[in-house]
Amino acid sequence: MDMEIVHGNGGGGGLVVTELSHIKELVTQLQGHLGGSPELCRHLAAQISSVTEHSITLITSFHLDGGRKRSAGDVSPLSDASGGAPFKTAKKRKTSEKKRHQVRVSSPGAGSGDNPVDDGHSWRKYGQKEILGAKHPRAYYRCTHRHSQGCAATKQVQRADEDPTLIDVVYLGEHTCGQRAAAGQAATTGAEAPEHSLGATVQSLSSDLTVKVEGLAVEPEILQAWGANTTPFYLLATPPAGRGCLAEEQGPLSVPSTSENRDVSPAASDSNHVVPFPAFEAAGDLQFGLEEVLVSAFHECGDGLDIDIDISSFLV
DNA sequence: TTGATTTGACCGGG
DNA sequence: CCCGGTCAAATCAA
Repeated sequence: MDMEIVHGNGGGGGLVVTELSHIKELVTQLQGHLGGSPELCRHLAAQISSVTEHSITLITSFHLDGGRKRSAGDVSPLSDASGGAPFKTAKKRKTSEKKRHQVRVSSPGAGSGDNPVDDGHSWRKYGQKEILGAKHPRAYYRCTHRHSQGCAATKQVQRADEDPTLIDVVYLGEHTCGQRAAAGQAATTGAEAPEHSLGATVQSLSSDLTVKVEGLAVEPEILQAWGANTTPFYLLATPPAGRGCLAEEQGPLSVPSTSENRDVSPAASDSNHVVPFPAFEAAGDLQFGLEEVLVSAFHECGDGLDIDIDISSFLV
């Protein structure tokens, strides 16, 4: 289980390297447009700023986190990916450096045929295939901003065999386009986002009442503690003014540590914990930049709602 | 006309 | 060779 902690392009460090590469690419783009559209330049600059800020957050979190909960043998987070020598800890998946995140949602059913789930990002369909033993074809989407911003995010959508009203969505890679820039801005009020906070964009997937946590990089005993009597996680949401069902004065919201919230059942699976979340009746999908921490929060507030999430309890 | 979708071709890994 | 993922030309839609 713990190998999940440092698999693949490892922790915050590898991600930061990835983001830095992205920043470099953006700068190159910006240079190419210096004489051109000021609008585009502004956009690129904003994006560079956003990604940079995110990287800083990652580094901060990683260091706060790293002193305690990281497994040994962790290389300096900032040098791991560049230095060659990858973790041998990673047992499987040498291919596909991309992060994979699968979600099953119930189809909107009403109206608009099989219009794929609106998850707050703009996707462009680029293919569809019949899959071997599957009853329904698989559709392939990439981020609309692939060419304009080099965003490599991708997703696959396929109806479940058993129940065609269910749709499996597999997200691959991360969005590097400027879609979550608004989160930081929205939280401008007063103190910046809490120390252990990461921005994310809510993706409206269904009106499920659950928050899903996958691939947590915590020691088993921590999970035990969560299951026992601690709040599984602490979620601070600061929605932009005038958006969504969370009134501004309500934010930040947190998960009340009521009994229902402790229904974590660590035994369910080692990488997939579904927690009832009465405070948030909503659908959405939140992906943390930290590779090993991936949270899906379902939220019915609306599409593309940007929020900040306090993950301090993750970092214990 | 531009931008998205459709759909068969193409291609690489197993 | 087969399968799954992507490309790209044709087509559709705003």
